[in-house]
Order: sequence, then C-alpha cells, then structure tokens
Amino acid sequence: MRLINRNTDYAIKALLHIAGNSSGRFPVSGLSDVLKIPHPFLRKILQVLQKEGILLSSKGKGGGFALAIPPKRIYLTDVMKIFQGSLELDHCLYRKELCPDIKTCPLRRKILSLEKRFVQELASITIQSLLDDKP
Amino acid sequence: MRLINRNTDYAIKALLHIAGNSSGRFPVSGLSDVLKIPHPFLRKILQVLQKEGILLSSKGKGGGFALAIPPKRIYLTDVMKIFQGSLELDHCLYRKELCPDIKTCPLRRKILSLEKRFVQELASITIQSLLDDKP
DNA sequence: ACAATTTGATACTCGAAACGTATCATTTAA
DNA sequence: TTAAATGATACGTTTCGAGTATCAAATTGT
Repeated sequence: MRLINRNTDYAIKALLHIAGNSSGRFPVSGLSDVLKIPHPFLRKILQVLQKEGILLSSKGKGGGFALAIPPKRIYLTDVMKIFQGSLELDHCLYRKELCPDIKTCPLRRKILSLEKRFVQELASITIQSLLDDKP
Repeated sequence: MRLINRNTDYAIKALLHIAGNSSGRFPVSGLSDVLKIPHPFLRKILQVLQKEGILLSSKGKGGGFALAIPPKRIYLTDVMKIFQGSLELDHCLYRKELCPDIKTCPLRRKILSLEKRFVQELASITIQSLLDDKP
C-alpha cells in the first residue's frame, strides 16, 4: 500500500528544507546536493510546485526557488493531490470502468466511511506542522 | 491511492457470494458468471485462498469451493495481506533502500501514527460484517 | 556584449508491478 | 470412461512509477 509516492516525498523534503532555512533563493543544484535527490528529477518536481503556486522561481544567476505562500498554508494533501491525483482510497475499478455494483457494494461503503476520517486527519498536516515536529 | 487491488477486490466479492448463499460447493464457472470476473483469473485467486486456509476445495464433478472458516473469522486485512503484502502505508523508499533519514523524518512520524489507527479500523472488517451491512 | 547559471518545457527510456491468459496434469462423480 | 472440476505453473500484456536528456529562455556579474 503506497500512501506517499516519491514525487510527493521529495516535494515535501524540499519544501521542509526551504521553509526551515529562510534565506532568499534555493537553486535546484544546492537542494539536490543536500537532499540527495537526482538533480533533473527534483527540478521537474519543483517546476510543478511553481506552476501550482506553491513555489516562486527566478531564473539566471542567483535565481532559484522560494516559497510562494507561508508554510502553514501548504498542506500535505495539496501536495499529494498534485502528484498523486485524487485522494480517494477506493476506485472500485472494473476493467477500466467503474465497478457495476458501485451502489450496493458493502466493501465500498465501509471503506468510504473510514476513508473520510483518515483523509480528514491527513488534511491537518502542513509544512509548518511538520517543521514544528522536528526533533 | 490504491487501498484495495483487483485481486483483493475479486476475492472479497467471491467470499461474500459464497458466504451469502449457503449451499454446498461453488465451482469457479458459476462464480465467474455471477460476479463477471474472468474465469481463469478468478480461479487463480480462489486457489490462493484455498492454500491460505480460507477456502476448501473439491475436485471433479459437483466440486468447487466452500468456506473453510466462518465468515466472522475472515478478515479483510487478512485477504489484503495475502494479495497485497504488508499493510504499512509508508515505505520511505530511497532508491531501493530505506530512506536515510528514517529516524528524523517528521513526515514519517506523522504518517505512522495515523496509519496505526487506520489499520486498526480496517482490521475490524470481516466478511460477516460486510454481509450484515448489505442493503 | 558575453559567458555562466539558472529555470521552462517536453519528450523519452527503463524496469517493476498489476492484470490477465494458456496449458497440462490430476481428481472425482455419474 | 467421460465430463467437469481444481492444482500447478509459465507466459504475455499493459500500465505506471521513477528517472534521464535536451533545447530554449531568462538573468546577472564582469
């Protein structure tokens, strides 16, 4: 079972680093060294975060990335949605289509109710709350 | 996010059908018609459940599968473990190895505690409880 | 002006896992 | 003895996650 994929994981690590070291701009090269994430891969991730309005970027010498919004407004679930799509736990897939007994399937009903609470708890996690938790 | 994969989903559907219609033996052919699951695929799934002690099987004419244990002792999490491996939500993978900052990663710590409660709730679901919930 | 450094955009490769099929052997009831 | 069932296992196909490669555009220090 995979709750967090690598894109999300790397994105969170990068955001934590940026949020925890408030100097101006963070170029990918520095981040990829510190976080030990392949440079081109991290770069693609940060570009996505920029498009989504979570990071600011500036080109050229002295350029790099910085937070576009304060850490307490960057939610883990937002990042997950960006890199992993919907947070729904059950897809009830039936060969490309929705499962035909989506109305009556008791498994689906149970899972949906558990899911709701779980996602609510997940939704309370922000970059700021993770920073606060750091040992 | 994929909580339940197809093997598990099909397995649960089959178990629900068998548990909900107490006649002697259920051959794969009948089940695959009713549940609209490809015959050879379902067959492989039921064979696994037999090996795991959840189903009994008998060969030859009039043969088929039946429950080996009562529905209230067949747990969703057992079936998930059989077909999906460990239930852990976070793997903290870092290129095939464990993430190097597994001790300090604040994301991991948070997720672990949420996970624990979630799996506990999942663990209360049995074939019997799903049957009871049926509309 | 220019060279170095940075991001923007996008196409591509690679491998593993999920999903499903095929086949031959064995058992059993009628 | 034959038809109907499972046992065992190998194979194929598709999808997706993970990571690479490359060219273009912008910015800054000299």
